[in-house]
Amino acid sequence: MDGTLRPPRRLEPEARREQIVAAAVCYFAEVGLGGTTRDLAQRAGVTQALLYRYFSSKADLLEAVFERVFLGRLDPRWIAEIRDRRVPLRDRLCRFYRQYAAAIFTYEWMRIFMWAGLAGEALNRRYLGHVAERLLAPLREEIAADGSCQAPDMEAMWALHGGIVYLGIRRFIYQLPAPDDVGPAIDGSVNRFLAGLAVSPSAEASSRGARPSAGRSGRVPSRR
Amino acid sequence: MDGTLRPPRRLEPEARREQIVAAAVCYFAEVGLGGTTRDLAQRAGVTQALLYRYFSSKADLLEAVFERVFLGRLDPRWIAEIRDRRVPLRDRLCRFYRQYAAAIFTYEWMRIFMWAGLAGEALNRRYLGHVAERLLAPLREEIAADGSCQAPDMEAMWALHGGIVYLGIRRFIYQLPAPDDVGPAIDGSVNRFLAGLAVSPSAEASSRGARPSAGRSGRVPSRR
DNA sequence: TTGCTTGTTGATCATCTGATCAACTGAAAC
DNA sequence: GTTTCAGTTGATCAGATGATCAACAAGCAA
Repeated sequence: MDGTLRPPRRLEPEARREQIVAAAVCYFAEVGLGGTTRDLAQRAGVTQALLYRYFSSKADLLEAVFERVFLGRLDPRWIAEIRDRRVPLRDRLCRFYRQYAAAIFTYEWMRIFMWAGLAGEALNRRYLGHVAERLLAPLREEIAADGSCQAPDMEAMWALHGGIVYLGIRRFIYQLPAPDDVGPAIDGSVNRFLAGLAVSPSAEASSRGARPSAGRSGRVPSRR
Repeated sequence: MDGTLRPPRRLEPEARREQIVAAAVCYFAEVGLGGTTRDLAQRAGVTQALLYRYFSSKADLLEAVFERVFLGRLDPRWIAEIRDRRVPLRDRLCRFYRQYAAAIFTYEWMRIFMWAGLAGEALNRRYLGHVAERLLAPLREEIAADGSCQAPDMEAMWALHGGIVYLGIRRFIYQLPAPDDVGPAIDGSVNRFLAGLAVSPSAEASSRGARPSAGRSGRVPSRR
């Protein structure tokens, strides 16, 4: 007799829907939003027709995938912690970016976000607008309020953000070797960023000539 | 009489192939590598069947697109300029990244590179390996050789690189507003980066407590 | 004009893809 | 056991897609 218990053919609608969405997140992350319903069904272990009992169309299914992947990724507590001036600024920055990275540095999030971005989904712009207003702007204000730093402009904040997010892009989009533990790299970026904004920097902080200036900076004299 | 001169129906093979590749670069950048040969043909102003006179398959056509977009984008003179120690380090960095940005911050390059990366093309990994070995590593060596800086590790170089490249990602992938002239933002990133690596940084460079350390950095004490 | 070469086209094929539907089936209710 | 309801399936449709091919036509030589 066969001891292996096969999954029951009939499932609660809740459970079946869950199973399909979970498989869809994984599948579309891998092959892109152009993946076929047939391949997805096979991977989910159901027939293709069944998908249309739970979702009215492929677009509807993708909607559920987006919701699953993006909804609730931005923890509102982060904002409170960013603002908590009892904690040293540096620690707040490092802590926030470690948490942020832990939230979005997954195969599914990174890739679906990028596929959706290329496809022109409005969702991405909404999300990044949110990041700018609710996360980067507060971070910037906190840095500006800290006496030890020159106030960075938003472009500087995006540069810090991009340098960190690029870790996830290297790993999950380009599939290049990247640190397993991104913590040290994040701390390094934050440390360099703050040190780069430090007030009254020593004149010879970098090589001779140009003075270090935060953010907007002057033109670099073209060579010769 | 109709003064408008229509394009001749018959073209030199060279010219026709050129016309198709040019249209293909633009088309696939927009819709992704899954775009159809019919839509492409319509956009190029030729029939779909004609594509197969110039390319044996869609994959073959995509090969030509990749070649067109990626080949020769990395100017070998950059390496010489990076190494030219007669020029101040800061100027070399700014100059290089301005040139690099001018080379790759185009709708076509950015998007095709990202589509190809998501699709798992080996091409991307080759290209970025090249960037790491021929560009970032020399930059790192030059910074290390400059007396005014602590030597950054490769992760720090990737963070600088990512912060700058993310400008192009914001603009061409996510289609968010971004500076038209990326020059100042690049100078700002370079300036902050170098200042962040400056030797013997003042102890209160950033907020109280942790010492600024370049690159690998220590753990951040978790709150409470 | 005639004939040849070759760039170009419309039609067509086999397959794939999103979507639909009648029929089947397992489990709970009676 | 029988009935009933709802989850599931195989078959199928219409349109899209990569690829092919015989036929057409523009330029050139004789």
